[in-house]
Amino acid sequence: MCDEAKRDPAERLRQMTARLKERGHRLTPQRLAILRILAESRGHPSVEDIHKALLKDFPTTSLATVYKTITRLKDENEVLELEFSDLANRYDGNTPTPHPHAICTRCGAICDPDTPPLEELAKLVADRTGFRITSHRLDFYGLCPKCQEQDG
Amino acid sequence: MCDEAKRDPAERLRQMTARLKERGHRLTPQRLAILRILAESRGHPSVEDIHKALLKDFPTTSLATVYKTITRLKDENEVLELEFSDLANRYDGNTPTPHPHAICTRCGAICDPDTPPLEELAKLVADRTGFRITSHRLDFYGLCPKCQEQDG
DNA sequence: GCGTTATGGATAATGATTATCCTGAAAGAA
DNA sequence: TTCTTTCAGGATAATCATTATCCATAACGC
Ligand SMILES: [Mn+2]
Ligand SMILES: [Mn+2]
Ligand SMILES: [Zn+2]
Ligand SMILES: [Zn+2]
Repeated sequence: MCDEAKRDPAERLRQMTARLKERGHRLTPQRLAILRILAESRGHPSVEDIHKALLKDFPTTSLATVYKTITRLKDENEVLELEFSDLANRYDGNTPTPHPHAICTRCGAICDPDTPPLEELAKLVADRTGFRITSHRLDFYGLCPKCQEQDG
Repeated sequence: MCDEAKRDPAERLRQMTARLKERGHRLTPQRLAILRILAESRGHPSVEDIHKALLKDFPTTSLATVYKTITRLKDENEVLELEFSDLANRYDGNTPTPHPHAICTRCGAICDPDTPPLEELAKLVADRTGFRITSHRLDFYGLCPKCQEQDG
């Protein structure tokens, strides 16, 4: 259903740990576990999702620790945040650069469709508005295949 | 700086009032005032913005009334909501169908750049993901012209 | 190992949005 | 106009994801 190509969780984990280390962040067991969860997950987990998965290996981990680590990763541009005002934010640790998403409005599934890049359009908008554009967000909302089935 | 063409606040106000009326909503003075503010504003106001403007004519209006009216307008597809998790949502009452936005990450300015439509891309994503796509959102983030000046 | 200091855990605070409750106004009928 | 019904407004409490705070402790360079 969604783009699963070019995924290499182990390599991505190495990348993230190396970058955090070289920028002076400490590599605690909790932090490593969170990085692993992010590298291995493909569903754009929420902080709560990450926390739940984390409790299996580290039963005493605080939710605050997950929030703090996510903030860290955002600052280092190692995770992409998808903001929502009415439900929990979601995170992509595999591809931290902006890219389009297909989002199910019923079950909350989020996936990464393979699409042509938006750089040209961004340039066009920059020219017409005078903005110095540094980032973007493109979401497509609708029903995922599973939720369509349930409708009959 | 942004697209100001084809704006006709008076006509848009007529549209909105007519549609609310024919769908059985009562046209109270407060509601009409909120519709007027939305039709005339071009900066994508927040609920608080609308409320502040409203207080000039209706000094006793509750913030809850603005929230309720916005919810109503969303249900009737007469306003487009731009969600943010870390700051107040913003609203476009002029063009309630999805369209791209340029958003200043420093001062919060939001404007409507004139861009080619995304229907083709939406269709492409629908084909590749199996989603039944009903809506979308495209934001470009960066610094608006004014905020660029302040940097020197 | 030691000392320094960032980090984890627990919990309180924040703030936009929503829910609740009751009074009063809008709209339609007579 | 008056009456009646139901919807909407005002005030305020509740919600809930996210941040802030505080202190004990673990990480890492030496
Ligand atoms: Mn993604
Ligand atoms: Mn707009
Ligand atoms: Zn779904
Ligand atoms: Zn600006």
